Amino acid sequence: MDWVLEHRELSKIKSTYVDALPPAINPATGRIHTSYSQIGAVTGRLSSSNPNLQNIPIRTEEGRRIRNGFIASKGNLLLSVDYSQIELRIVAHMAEDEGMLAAFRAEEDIHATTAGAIYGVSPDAVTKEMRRHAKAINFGLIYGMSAFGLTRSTDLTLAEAENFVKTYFEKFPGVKKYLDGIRKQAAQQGYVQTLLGRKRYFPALQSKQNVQIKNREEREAINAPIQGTAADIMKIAMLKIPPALKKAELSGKMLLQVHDELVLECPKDELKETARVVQETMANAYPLSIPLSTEARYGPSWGEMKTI
DNA sequence: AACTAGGCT
DNA sequence: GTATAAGCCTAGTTG
Repeated sequence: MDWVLEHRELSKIKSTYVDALPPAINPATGRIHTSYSQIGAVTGRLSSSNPNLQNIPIRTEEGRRIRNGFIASKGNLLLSVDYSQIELRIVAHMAEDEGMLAAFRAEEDIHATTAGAIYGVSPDAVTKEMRRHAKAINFGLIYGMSAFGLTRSTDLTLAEAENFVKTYFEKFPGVKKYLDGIRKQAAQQGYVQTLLGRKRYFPALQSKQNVQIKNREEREAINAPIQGTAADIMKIAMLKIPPALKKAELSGKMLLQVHDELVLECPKDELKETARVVQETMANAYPLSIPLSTEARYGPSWGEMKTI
């Protein structure tokens, strides 16, 4: 790696995590206690501060080592359960797109299925590159991305990206209709809603504002119901988990929430049952027309977790 | 205080 | 003609 970039990566890790986290340990509990804000994000997500424990590194090898410092207390294990593709599942549900719903019902690899549809090939003929492109469009979809935006995150030319987006919407017409409906609703009503009814307002869309601001608000209006519904569902799950654990006579405790992931601590001999209860509660927190699948991992620390 | 860079979902 | 991917928090620099 270029030494400037390497220096940036390491200095970020040192200043934000290595230097800052140890002094954040509360001497009375021996733990770091973050603050969660319920009004920290306009979409309904939680935010975390002092310190932020929702941005602990994982992407690079050096960064991941920070996670090894988050360890279970004696006799316990950390259990991490996250929703699989929750935002795309929410899109499939709200858009009622048959193709997307079928893919999730069959628990297919959604990016591979999308690639197969766009490139018109069978699932086993999907190449890495095809899947990478499909992943980029699925990801961009959630953020209201344009064809030009797709060229920023892929090696596609603008003409290829435009063609790609066009084909995508032909193959997933429900998604196209859904997005157009959201744009229309945001412009006419001045707000959009999550599945559970929480609103986010977009004043610029109803006034004469410059195109940049309107375009930005349009993207935000597309993202808000998706990200916001995921946040709603996670919050419901978080309310249900403590009583569910209690009813099952389990002593596990929720420690952290990282948007689509919950980290718990539980006795070693309760791991399997705790995972079962947590996964079940998360999956059924707010049933959609397709299952909400979860993945569970466990380990002695947040940095070294194995699939159950 | 404003800005940039960079960590996460 | 122009800009173009959502939501956060923290550290370091600049003025």
